[in-house]
Amino acid sequence: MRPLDDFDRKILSALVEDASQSYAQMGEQVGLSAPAVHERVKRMKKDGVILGTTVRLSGDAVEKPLLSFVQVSTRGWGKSQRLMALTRFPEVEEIHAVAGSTCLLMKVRTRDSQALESLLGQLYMTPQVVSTSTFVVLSTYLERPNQAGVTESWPEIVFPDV
Amino acid sequence: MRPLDDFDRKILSALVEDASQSYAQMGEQVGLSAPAVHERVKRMKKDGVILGTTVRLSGDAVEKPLLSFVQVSTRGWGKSQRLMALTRFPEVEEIHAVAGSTCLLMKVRTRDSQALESLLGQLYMTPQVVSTSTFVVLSTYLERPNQAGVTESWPEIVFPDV
DNA sequence: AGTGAAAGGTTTTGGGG
DNA sequence: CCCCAAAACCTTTCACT
Repeated sequence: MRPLDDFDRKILSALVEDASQSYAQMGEQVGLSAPAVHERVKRMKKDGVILGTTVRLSGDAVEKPLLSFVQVSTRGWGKSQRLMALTRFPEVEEIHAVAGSTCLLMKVRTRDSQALESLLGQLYMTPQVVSTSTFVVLSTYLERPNQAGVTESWPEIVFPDV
Repeated sequence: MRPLDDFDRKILSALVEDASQSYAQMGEQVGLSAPAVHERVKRMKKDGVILGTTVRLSGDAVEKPLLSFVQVSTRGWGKSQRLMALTRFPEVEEIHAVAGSTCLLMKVRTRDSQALESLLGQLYMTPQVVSTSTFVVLSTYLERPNQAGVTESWPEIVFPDV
């Protein structure tokens, strides 16, 4: 598997921004012809760099406006079948094992607080779960697709005067 | 703006799963013709239900394998210019204001621990920041596109025996 | 609102540098 | 590995139900 070059990174940035644009458009942005862009995209899909294409939906429009992060303290470690069963709730978007204490961090998006409560209820039904601690999101300032800005490294940030 | 019906939700689920499939394919899945699917998709874009189309990238392949969540305690509240400047770091994927204590929650994806440290350094340079608390992700069990499974509500979960 | 057929554009393939 | 050009496919429009 070949490492990514500058063309690849520019193409990825363009795709993260808007995956519905044509190869010709992207080719113009990065300085390649449409078939050249196509070939690189095909290669990056084969190599597992590009996992797939999806749409971004508005949480409000989809009627799941309540976003929360749930820290879960567990007895033991690892993905038990019971914890992985949570995957089947569409409300659960992410599950990570994190360092800092014996715990999992989950990102969940629910219709309302009742739905969140049900989900927490399900959590406490699994015997490994010792306790949970929930952070309800009041407002989201930034939420962008994974790994946006593949191209840039560390931009100069000029802090405005206080 | 019309509320979503069952066809709409099925179309959204299909698009979240794979936005590169053709209208004809989706039409077959949901029981409509290609132009009918197209018209609904066009309407949902206009109404802001569908925000855009992106690709999902592998964090490893993109050379930012270190995912972390950072809790930030701040003095005061709201989006100051200085905090919003963090948006310009591509490493910062999400910034939320959360209830539970006076704090922000950020999701950041960096190349390595040095890059994470630099970012934390930047945080402490902004005068409103009182303290931070970082959770480094050891492994990700689930991370799916926003609002996956628009169609389903609460599936029956059968817990396997312990 | 949905369908079928046709026009316009994009993806995809192949020959050549 | 890239470009140009042609074939195949998809999106988009339109008349009709």
